[in-house]
Amino acid sequence: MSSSQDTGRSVLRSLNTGAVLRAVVESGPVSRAGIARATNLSAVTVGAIAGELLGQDLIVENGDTDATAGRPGRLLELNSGAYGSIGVKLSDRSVTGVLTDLRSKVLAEASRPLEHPSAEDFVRVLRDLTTSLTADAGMDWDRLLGVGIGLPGVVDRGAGTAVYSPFLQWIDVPVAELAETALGLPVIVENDVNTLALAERWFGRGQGVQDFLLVTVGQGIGLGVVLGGELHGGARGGVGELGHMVVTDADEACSCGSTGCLEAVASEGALLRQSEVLTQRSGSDPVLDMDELYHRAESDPDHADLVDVAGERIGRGVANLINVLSPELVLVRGPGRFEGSRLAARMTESVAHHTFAGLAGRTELRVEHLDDMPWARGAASLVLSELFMSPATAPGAKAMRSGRIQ
Amino acid sequence: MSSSQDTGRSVLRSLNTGAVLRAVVESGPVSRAGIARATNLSAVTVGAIAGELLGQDLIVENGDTDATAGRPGRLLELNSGAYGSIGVKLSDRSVTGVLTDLRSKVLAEASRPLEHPSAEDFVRVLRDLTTSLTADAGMDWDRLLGVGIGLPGVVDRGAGTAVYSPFLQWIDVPVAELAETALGLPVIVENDVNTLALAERWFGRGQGVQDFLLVTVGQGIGLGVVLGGELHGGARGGVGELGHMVVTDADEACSCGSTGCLEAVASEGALLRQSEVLTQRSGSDPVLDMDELYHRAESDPDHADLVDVAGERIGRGVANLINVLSPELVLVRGPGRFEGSRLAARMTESVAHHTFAGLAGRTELRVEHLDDMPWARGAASLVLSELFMSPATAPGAKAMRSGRIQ
DNA sequence: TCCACTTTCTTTGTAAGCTTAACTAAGAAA
DNA sequence: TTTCTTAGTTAAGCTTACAAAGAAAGTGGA
Repeated sequence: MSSSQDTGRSVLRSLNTGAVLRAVVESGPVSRAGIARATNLSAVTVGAIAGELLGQDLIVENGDTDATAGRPGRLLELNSGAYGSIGVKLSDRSVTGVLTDLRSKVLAEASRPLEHPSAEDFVRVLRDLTTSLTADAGMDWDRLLGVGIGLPGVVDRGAGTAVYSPFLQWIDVPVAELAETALGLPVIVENDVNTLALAERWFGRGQGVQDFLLVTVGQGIGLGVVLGGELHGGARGGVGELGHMVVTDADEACSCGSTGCLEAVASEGALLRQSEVLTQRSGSDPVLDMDELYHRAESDPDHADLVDVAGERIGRGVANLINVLSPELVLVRGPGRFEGSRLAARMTESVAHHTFAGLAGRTELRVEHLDDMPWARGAASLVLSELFMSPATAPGAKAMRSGRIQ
Repeated sequence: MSSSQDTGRSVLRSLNTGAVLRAVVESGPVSRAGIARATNLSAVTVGAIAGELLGQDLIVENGDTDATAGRPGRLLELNSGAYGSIGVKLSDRSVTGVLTDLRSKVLAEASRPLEHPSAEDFVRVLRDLTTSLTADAGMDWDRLLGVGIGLPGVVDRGAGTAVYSPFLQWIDVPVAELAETALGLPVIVENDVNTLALAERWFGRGQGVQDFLLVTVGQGIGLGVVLGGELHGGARGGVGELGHMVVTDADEACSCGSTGCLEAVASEGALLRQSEVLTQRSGSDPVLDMDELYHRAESDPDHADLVDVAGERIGRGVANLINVLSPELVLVRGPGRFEGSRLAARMTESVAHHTFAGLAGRTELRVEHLDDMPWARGAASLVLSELFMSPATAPGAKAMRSGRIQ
């Protein structure tokens, strides 16, 4: 793991090393011969690369294949505990961090309040959080591969900047640079929903799926797009504003300046506002949160309507995405109260109704639970993803992207 | 151009050959030294690859750089005329074909009626069309790189099949296989809008643009998606059903079985139907085509409304795409009557209104003219695109995709 | 017990491809 | 004519991959 900067090392080897590493990660414990079959590389090459990876402590030998005939193969598997990755989720009031192993298993977690969401404050808190996590997990500092940071808003991952984050009120903040100088570790910044999508791609429902979408439903409505196995970032990283898709003629003003956005007509905030109008008109008790709103919908037809309309609209948005991108899988994740709710049910119906017939049955829709921790865990997987995609450049240095193949 | 199948030849060389070829195509006439700078390859490698390409007749030397100092470089450029590509656009009543050179310049064009859109009939017509085009252009048959076929509907490019084409009433037809055996040439099948998008990417507005969308407005509403410089095909090729996006509460039934689709509320057909209701109600003369409808909208406020609403809705659809994918460029192409029409103007306004503020100014919107010929020309560029992306495998054989890097 | 058989992994030799360094080529300017 | 600068080529060395052959390590039958 020492000499990661040998520029002479060919990109070809790097690609093949990546392929071997991915085979180990994805095909569990596997023999060298098995890797050779999976990657189409020669046994010799696999042997050599496996030797390097063993030397780097990234993989370990662990037991043999039970051979029916012939010499049993020595099983190789990821040495999960050898290195760690730190993931940080930034919201407007707090910073949540985790330290994970190479398999994205959480080894330590912690949270800190963020009084003023200024970049300086954040970096200070980040430094504290990172040292604390490393101590908690009992991990050597130089075994850290890097830090992934997920934050809401438009993020330019290549430049490492927060381009525009309304929640944090950040505009063009060079987050990665600030954090790198403060920590002395490689830092990757990404939109928070994207980090979640990446975690799904490597360790969740998206494993082995080429094209999938992750939709997060909650305070806002977010979207992560994985196409061809890779996260789509878009021009300067501004992807996934599903909350500002328009699927109705209702022209409620949205905070973004447009009208009729999903976020303005079907987000949790929008539902609570709509409920307030209803309860004021009827003189009934006000509804304070979503749990209560779902409960009210069971008895009050007006509230039921309200939820139905919102579900139909969110479903339209999801169906629109399916019609346009035709992914294999759409994963809708929301807080506990969302899964199994009337809102989710209506949404599912609406998706089925509005999906183009020619594409029917081609896309799977899953509605699942979303805790808080995966956000930070997703950010940690940013670093792991870089490792698995281009191990030659990791750890220790920024990804070299010369474009040249040598 | 003879020995294209040496399996021993490393993929590495193939990648670099592609890079050199692309540099020649994209940077016009350029010296070896210029290519080396552009690709980051060494001068030696560029020299060797250039030698191979010269031997294959793919590029030629043509003049020198005007050197201010030092030895002038010998300019290399694509030998456009050396090889040809055939492109075919299939609609329900006719087959249009072109033969282009390597720069996508049309050398010959022809059209044939298609009485019964059966696969057998099509192959027969295709054979006739191909020989006729080749004769017209005075090109040697063995200088043909291949045939690209664009057809409406869901196409599985990898399998070479038309999965589902409502227009043609084709389901799971192995078009590529049928055509390959009939012609003895490599055949690539793709959705027609996608072929158009590919032509833009290589020879049109999309040159040098990483992420862009092509929206075609006409009888239907189509979409081609280019992300990261590559056409996005989606799961089994079903991408781009923008016509079936829902952006309104109007629940007009659509031919696809859903309700409220763009195609049902804002396509040319939908507008004419809506106009019919108006004229019948008011007893005025019926509107027969779009030209007349635009004209009527200038004097009749009801018709103006109708166009305005449709424009607003199409604009919503386009803005939705921008919010979700954040491309650098959205190219909207329609028939002559569309560009500069009231419909286009309203659409543009609507896009601006509904685009998420955080993404503003990041996406360029262009509305331009769309003839008939580009469809077939786009299909021809399918073949050229394969050449530029992986020249080692072309011409003569199906793309080898072992996944192994050697 | 021993020997054939199968499968895994390593060693050895060879070919391909890229890079650097040195060299030749070719024009402009002093 | 000499010097400078840029273009392109040749030579040498390094990395990497493959193929072939050997060594290792089991099973199973005679």
